[in-house]
Amino acid sequence: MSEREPFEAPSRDGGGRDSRGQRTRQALQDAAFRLMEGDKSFSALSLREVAREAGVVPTAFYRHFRDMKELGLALVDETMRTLRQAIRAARSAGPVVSEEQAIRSAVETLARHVQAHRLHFRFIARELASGRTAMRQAIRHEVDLFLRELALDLSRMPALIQWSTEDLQMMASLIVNILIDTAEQLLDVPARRPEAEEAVIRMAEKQLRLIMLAATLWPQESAAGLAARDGKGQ
Amino acid sequence: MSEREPFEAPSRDGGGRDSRGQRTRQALQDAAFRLMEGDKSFSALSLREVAREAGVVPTAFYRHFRDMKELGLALVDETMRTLRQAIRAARSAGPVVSEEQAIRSAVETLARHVQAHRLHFRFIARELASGRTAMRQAIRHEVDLFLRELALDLSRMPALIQWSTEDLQMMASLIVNILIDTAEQLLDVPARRPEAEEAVIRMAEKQLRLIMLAATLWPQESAAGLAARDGKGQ
DNA sequence: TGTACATCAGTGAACGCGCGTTCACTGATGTAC
DNA sequence: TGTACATCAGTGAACGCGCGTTCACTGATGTAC
Repeated sequence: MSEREPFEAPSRDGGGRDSRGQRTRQALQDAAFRLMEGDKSFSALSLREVAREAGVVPTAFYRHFRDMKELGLALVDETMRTLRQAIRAARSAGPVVSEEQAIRSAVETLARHVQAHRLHFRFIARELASGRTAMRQAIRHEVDLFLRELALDLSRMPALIQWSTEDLQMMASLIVNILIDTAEQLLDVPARRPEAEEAVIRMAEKQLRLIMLAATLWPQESAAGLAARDGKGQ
Repeated sequence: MSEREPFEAPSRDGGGRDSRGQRTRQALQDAAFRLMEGDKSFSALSLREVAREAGVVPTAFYRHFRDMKELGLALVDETMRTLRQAIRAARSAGPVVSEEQAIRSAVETLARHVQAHRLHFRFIARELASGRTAMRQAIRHEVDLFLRELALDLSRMPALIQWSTEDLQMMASLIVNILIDTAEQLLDVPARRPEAEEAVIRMAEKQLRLIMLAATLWPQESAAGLAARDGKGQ
């Protein structure tokens, strides 16, 4: 027992200038992330387990969270901050001189963030599919926000400038799917296998290239297709 | 070890002609699925809970499964049978007279199977992202098999007949992603909202149409792109 | 700078509960003759 | 068809354990003067 750890600044910047309360609160959140490194999902964690890992007595937990559900929402909050940073970084990664460069820098940025915050991303990926409703909705909401931003970005591209809202959403959700799936695959890559990681990245880029290519043709098809919808085929 | 199961279809048709043992075994599996209808994931289920729901004393559980892990694998087995049926149905849904029809019947078949086996599909979706390693690998394996079959199907299409293996895999995984994501969205659609379901289906069809459209252009790009890879852009 | 005091964060004992697992048992099912 | 017996499936009591939560407590931190 008694791990305890005196504990220098538990993740932020400078020295130990967070109050004791803030430090313990963060220690509990960090402990939860650490405990989820293996197979365990959040719902499999116990309050006592988290407190123990944080080096604190179970009852101290209640000074910071009403119950595990509230801790869960705090974890969602924290990871969402990470996710927003990643998204902001991906959207503004230097001037976009070509579509090809945009694709590469987006995927590269994603990969970098996933590696730097593995535990956060793994948490999101798991809870998105299987978490309690409150958590899942919080994550879904964030993804939806991103989807809308992306649709807006797309609507400004020369090739897509005349697209319908529905088509833009369709395109955006296709892209987001690829990014989410890529993130999940990156999380599954065994720690020291850079060539496997490269393969995942290469495939993601290819997929994005393929659908951007399709985008240049789509409007005509969409316009002409309205009449010929049922008859035509390939 | 032991495997057991001589196994005449344990739930299929007729009356009570399964042996008592087979019936209880199936009752335990059914109980587990039922308990996962809400927010709960498999790892949150307790042995006693499952036995209780199945109308049996906790110790009877051990007559059929060594522990919960073994029950989990049995559930994977059962759902995989469902999944394979769905896939087989989707691949051979009548003669494919046009690409457009192929897309529609694939999506429609998927939707029908998801609705008919909600609990099975929800189980797969959750455990794929967050289950114990053994379960996740079993599911991943099945998805990989499907991926390979699909890549083979694609390689026979006139437009794709000259594609490289890597490109075919890329295309297949893009399609499988869309299907998985569509299945997940269908599971999230509130029970009595046919118009929301319609919207999900329409978007899936659009996405598939978009990438099939891209496929008709890709080879040229791919061949020409080898030389111009870094310079060109859009 | 020093003291008095209020607030805040962490402690440790205790509780009742559902859990997984063991065991010896009983009654039902199926088989041999 | 009837009886004897082996096997198999379900029972019920018991165990020790980790859990979430309560409570009165203590010591550390921050503030007023």
